[in-house]
Amino acid sequence: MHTKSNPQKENSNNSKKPSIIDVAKLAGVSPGTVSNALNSSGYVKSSTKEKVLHAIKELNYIPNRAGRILKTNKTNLIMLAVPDTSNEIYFRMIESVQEYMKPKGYSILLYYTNGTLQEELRTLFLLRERVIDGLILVHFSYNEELFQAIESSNSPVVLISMCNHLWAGKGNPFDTISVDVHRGIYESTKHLINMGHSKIGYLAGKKGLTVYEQRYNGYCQALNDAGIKYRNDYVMWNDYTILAGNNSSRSLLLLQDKPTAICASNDHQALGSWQALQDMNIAVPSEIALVGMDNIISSKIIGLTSFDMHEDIMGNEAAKLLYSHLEENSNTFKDIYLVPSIRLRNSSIKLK
Amino acid sequence: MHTKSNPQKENSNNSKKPSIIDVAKLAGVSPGTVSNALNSSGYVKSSTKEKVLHAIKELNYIPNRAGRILKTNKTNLIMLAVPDTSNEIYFRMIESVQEYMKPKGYSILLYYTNGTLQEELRTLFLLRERVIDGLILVHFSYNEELFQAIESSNSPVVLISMCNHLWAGKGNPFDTISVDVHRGIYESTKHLINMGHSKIGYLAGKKGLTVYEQRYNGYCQALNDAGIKYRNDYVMWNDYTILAGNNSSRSLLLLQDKPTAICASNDHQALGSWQALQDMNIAVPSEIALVGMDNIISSKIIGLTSFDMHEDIMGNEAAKLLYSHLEENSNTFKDIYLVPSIRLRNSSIKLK
DNA sequence: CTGAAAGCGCTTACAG
DNA sequence: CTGAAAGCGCTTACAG
Repeated sequence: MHTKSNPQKENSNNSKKPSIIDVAKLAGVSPGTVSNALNSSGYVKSSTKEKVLHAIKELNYIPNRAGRILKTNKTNLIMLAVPDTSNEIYFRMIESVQEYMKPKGYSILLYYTNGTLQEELRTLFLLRERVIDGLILVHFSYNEELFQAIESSNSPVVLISMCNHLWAGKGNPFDTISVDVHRGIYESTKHLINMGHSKIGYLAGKKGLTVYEQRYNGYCQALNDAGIKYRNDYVMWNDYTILAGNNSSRSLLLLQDKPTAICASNDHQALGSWQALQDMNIAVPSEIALVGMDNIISSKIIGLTSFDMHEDIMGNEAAKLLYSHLEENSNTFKDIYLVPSIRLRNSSIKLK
Repeated sequence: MHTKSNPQKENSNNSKKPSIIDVAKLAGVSPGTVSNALNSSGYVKSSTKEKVLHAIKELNYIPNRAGRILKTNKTNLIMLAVPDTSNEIYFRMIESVQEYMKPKGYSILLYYTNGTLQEELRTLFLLRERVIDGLILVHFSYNEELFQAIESSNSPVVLISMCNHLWAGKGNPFDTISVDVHRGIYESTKHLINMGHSKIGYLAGKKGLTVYEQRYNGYCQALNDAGIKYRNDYVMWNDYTILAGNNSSRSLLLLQDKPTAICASNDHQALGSWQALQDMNIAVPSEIALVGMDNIISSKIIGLTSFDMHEDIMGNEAAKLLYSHLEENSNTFKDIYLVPSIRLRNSSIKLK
């Protein structure tokens, strides 16, 4: 480690940054004209503009955005708030929001809510402080307080749920985007049934989270529709992590009458399951079939059947909706539903 | 999809947000006193503070941050700019920066540079526009223009390189953090040599990027130090993606005199390689040993030997350094070097 | 086509 | 302990 101090830097703080006034003086025009020249607003004679541009270059002037924001009440910043940082799915969402908004001149403020109501409310506070012009919130909470905070924010909000949206279709003053996870897990379970399985273990995720409760219902319904009896010992509520998936799978595989297939409510659990199966030398899919949900990179690598949640579309649609309120003064609010799409891979397909 | 409009929302825009003046009037005090009460600055009698707090609650007042920023010249925003979005390593960096800065009252503005000079320069522009107070830039470019832009930004910058830093130790007016990838790949190659391999294929990544050139040199040096002859047909320059790793590996495996081990300059390439080996039914590590670099989740899952780049430490140190300039007026600049740590797994360990 | 002036919403010495 | 006033750096009608 190398340490040094730099006297030059200290001194250079003395020379204050030039303001629009300095530019105006040097160019021999008024600050208003400098502003117009910079923003191509109003009329500016091209020779005047030249002079201004020269002065700007000379002073190495860059406008201070705070001045503009105060006057225009526009920050050109939007916030994308996601529950956590350990899930690829959010990164692809971030990417597509970024892709849409950047060319429109917006920057993205990123925020992690940890999935807590308190932090979710905090994002709405930042909105009201006018740190940002709009908010895309991937939320876990369904809480009256959150609802109120959104309503009273009086600014564009897009609410994204990684589940079936409980607040959709109720005429809310905000947009919602959601994904039909109930159907996703229903399809997932049904796929295993179609492959001839009737003993299907289920890695349910974390109890109490809407996101996982809905998925669980999909599993139950698929069994029910196929006339397969629900078995309590096949359902593992634990956590949505790789480790939890690993542990829960080991428990399932130690059962006297063990399942022939495992349906996981997300890919991380499925990956943990896959690891456990490798460790125990159990062949996939011939001995145990395996299906996940989220379609993350690791799943592609190991050939795990999974479900594309269309998080890229979610991000893109969210950005579009937000933009429509930001710039096009739309006061129409939409509820967008997406359906997960199965990505068939070797982990679940019966070998002939 | 459900569409609706909400007349209430339209109207509510009429009632402008309350300003500090409105609060002052209602509380019967001056705006300055409201400000002091809010920020616990100066002296405010507790009964006065009470009155102010009441008025704030009544009006549902939240201060507009632009006013404060303009006056204080402080945004409490920092930017973290990373090259791309498809690499987990940056997410863990984001996370640790977030973890450090959030409790200090800073928010993180995220930016993707795409690894281009143009976008890297853009981040410095935002710094000079005073959209942010400081910048952590994970850069690819080593360019005089970039260097100048940092120097003239006159604001705290921490430069992170995912390679051996070319600008470290030169008394620059900014901090640098870098990782000794040369040594990393040297160790990686040497590890394979120690395992008895002398025919070692190399997935080199993208030609022309400093990040990969340095790694390549590490490979060459390890061979050289062990007295193993360098073979041009064992070195695959391609891209740093999974797909590229897959394709290049297939080429290597089609060679007449094919390698017994593959060293990849990053994990994505190694994953592609692993896939190819699976497809071709080649056993790992007994037929081909495999080592990657980055230690991403997928590598842990499939048991790929890799290198921890300490990106969490990088993020944490970067945040600390930035903070020291932001709040503690440090004018000492540091260069921090990290060394990748090997994570031994089954893919490279000789079975007995 | 250009300039003078007001004002966006805060904070901060300063006087009392 | 509190208020009046200046000012941060812009933009925006408005007058000419």
